[in-house]
Amino acid sequence: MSATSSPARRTGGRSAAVLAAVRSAVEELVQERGAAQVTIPMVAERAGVNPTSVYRRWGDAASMINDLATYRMSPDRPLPDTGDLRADLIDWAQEIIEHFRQPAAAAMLRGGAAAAGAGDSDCLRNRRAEATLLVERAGGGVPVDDVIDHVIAPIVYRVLFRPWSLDQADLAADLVNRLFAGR
Amino acid sequence: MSATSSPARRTGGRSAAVLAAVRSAVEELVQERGAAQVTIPMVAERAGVNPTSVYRRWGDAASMINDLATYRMSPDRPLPDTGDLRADLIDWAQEIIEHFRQPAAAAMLRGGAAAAGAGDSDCLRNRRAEATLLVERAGGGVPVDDVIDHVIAPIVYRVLFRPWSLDQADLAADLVNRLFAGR
DNA sequence: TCCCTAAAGCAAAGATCATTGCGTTTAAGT
DNA sequence: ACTTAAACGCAATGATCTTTGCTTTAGGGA
Repeated sequence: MSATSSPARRTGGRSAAVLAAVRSAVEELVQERGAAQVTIPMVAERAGVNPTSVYRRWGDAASMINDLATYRMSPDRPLPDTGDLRADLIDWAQEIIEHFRQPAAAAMLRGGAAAAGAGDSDCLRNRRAEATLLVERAGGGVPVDDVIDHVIAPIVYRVLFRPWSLDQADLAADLVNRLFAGR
Repeated sequence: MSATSSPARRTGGRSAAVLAAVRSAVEELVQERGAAQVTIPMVAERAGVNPTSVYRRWGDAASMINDLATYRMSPDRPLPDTGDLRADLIDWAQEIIEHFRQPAAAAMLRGGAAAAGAGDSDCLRNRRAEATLLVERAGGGVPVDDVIDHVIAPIVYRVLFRPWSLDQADLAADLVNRLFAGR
């Protein structure tokens, strides 16, 4: 027995196939029925996988959905950089709106909101970090908290409680412009 | 048989007792375990009520939580009426902030957010109705959607994701004042 | 290529949830 | 006070989810 014993996970081949099938199934079902109505036996059937495999890997439906939905909005994507803070914020807000118009993304946000009591949603922590970056790059001028309160918060509110209102034309611009009103 | 037959709902007495017991049980359990882990048999047991009664009245856990979250803040309470829209909105916002500083109220909001999924249920619809009333009484001047986006949404966001920031001094005034900036 | 074993599949048992029919209680109207 | 039926409680049933022991498959290092 060698001293360095690596457990030797098996992430390729069959395991990867199961993961892919489950991911597709979850996304479809979340979109069709809403995250709360998605069960593990349901996902397993659509994925053509044994329910036991899913139970063993994720434990319960909430963990599974949270895990699979997390990868969506990349933290490494390039941020808008036009040289104009207002334009950058509008582009950025628009990206976020588009993101949350995907039902799976909205479902994850709901899950994050429900679980936020203990551990908080890193998805939104990233948004705050991005806002900070945008603002600081422009040399300040708008408090980050104001961006959260008046751009992110309205979007999140709409995602959670009035998803249809995300389609409103010029939403991103309207929200951002209010930040600069009376300055 | 008289022509006008009123269905004669029975909202008092025993029904009211059941409602109160269920409400308390749901608030406790949502706070303890999170909305996703709350089931109807569980609620019924803690409320000392038969599960069937709960199933008959609400149908499923999500509807129940959403319903109870919606009506926690009395819809009959008097709204601020100083004659000045801005002052009224600040008072009103302050009330809402105080309300959601109660952990049980915050937990119910999380539950409402998690259960909202389908899109037909907005546990904050009463707040919207109140905003409409305040604004219309003052003869308009501020769109109701703006009140939602820039006063309610920031409060809700903070309740869900950054509860400690509800203690910020002058939060209500700051939010409302931005509504009137540049007008 | 040959082991070793992580991970998937299978099947049965147990737990929990959800529905339904029927009798009982009791609020509301006369 | 009497009547009516809305809402509740109970119990049995069916559906669905979850766990568990065992077997089979196949990834990865030697």
